[in-house]
Amino acid sequence: MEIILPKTKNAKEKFARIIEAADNEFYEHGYENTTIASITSAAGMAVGTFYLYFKDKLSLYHYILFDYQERLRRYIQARIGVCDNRLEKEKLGLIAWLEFINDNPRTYNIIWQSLIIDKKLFVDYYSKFTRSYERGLTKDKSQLNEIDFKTLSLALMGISSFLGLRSMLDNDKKLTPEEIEKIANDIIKILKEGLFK
Amino acid sequence: MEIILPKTKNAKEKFARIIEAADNEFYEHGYENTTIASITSAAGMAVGTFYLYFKDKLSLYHYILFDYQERLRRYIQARIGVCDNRLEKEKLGLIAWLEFINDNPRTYNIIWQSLIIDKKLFVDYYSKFTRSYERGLTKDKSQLNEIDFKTLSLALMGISSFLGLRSMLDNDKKLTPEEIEKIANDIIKILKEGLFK
DNA sequence: CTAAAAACTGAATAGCTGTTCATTTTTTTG
DNA sequence: CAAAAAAATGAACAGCTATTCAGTTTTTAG
Repeated sequence: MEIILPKTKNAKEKFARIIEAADNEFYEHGYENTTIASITSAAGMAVGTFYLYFKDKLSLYHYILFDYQERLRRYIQARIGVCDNRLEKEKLGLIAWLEFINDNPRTYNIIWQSLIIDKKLFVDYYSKFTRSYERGLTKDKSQLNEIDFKTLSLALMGISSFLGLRSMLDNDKKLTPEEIEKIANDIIKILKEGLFK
Repeated sequence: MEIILPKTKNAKEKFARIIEAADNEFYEHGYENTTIASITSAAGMAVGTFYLYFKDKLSLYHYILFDYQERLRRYIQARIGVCDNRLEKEKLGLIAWLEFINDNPRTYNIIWQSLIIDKKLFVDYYSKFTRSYERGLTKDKSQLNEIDFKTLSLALMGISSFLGLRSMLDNDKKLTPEEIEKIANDIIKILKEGLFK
């Protein structure tokens, strides 16, 4: 077991404070330059407290990474809701993703670090996502043109992922709801009619 | 000045050996876990030699990152060649990218580390790429549907980038030329006709 | 052949870090 | 309220690293 969950209310709060401080430190200085001392200091506790709940630094990162994945999955699922139309699903999914990135601009830093920290984590993370995407596409296959779903799921994830970078490439200026809508409409247009006149 | 280029033939070869060893170490252990000693040892020289040519570890990484970008740009440009048709350009560009990743599977590790090492490097890297992509799209705008080119360039880069991950997600099994052709055709189909029946 | 320039060396420096554990404090339970 | 369980502490340990620099070797140019 790599993580020991706290049992009392106070301890649960300290656990949460460790997560919060680590998320911040990992974003700000990167995994390797984040020390257990800097995390616990930012969280206002002694170094030893950390080891009550986490086996080591990697276990903490692992926990945070898959917590992001789970929160992201839930957020997007909730925004798509019940909807049969694949095109509409893609639009709502893309909007939800861009909103999530607006609210959690640290996401890229946290997730993409996994490639360096432990390639297996990165592969697990994206394998999980593509498999889930492929399953969703298969359900709607009657609406879709003949195309390999592994290719399609990666392509659609790529579109979302890189559009989410836009804010970062623009001095971290957040996208407005109108800009998000515009981006989603542009992408939907391509998925509907193609790119060319 | 961050880098001092060697003047003699022997020194040029040592310079190249440093780059080669560092590329390998950065991929294998990550930037932070790569020591100057491990680089110079792998390259078969003394620690001090490193500092003849590079101001510090960051300057070396910077050099390697933008060397990747330049080699990539040249490779893709050469494979597209002279070609007026935007659809054909996208197809050839995607094939070239997938070939480059096949030949340089370390690419993602090297490039995406920049986000953690120094966010400015990451932003520079992708800003340069999108600007160049946007310029290219603008030249062919008569062939394209009405759509924001910043959105489009990011989307197309996202598609390529994530399709290039396929090999990594599949135990680093290289794509065959036939698989590459199939992937490119699937994407071209979407760009031509859209995704839906 | 001989300065001068370029290339090369590696020990020394000064500082930092993940994890442990003996001890103390707080909370729970009956 | 007392004893047991849970939570919290932080000094100590053992090991690692980027960069410098004084001195040596090799190459170049006239």
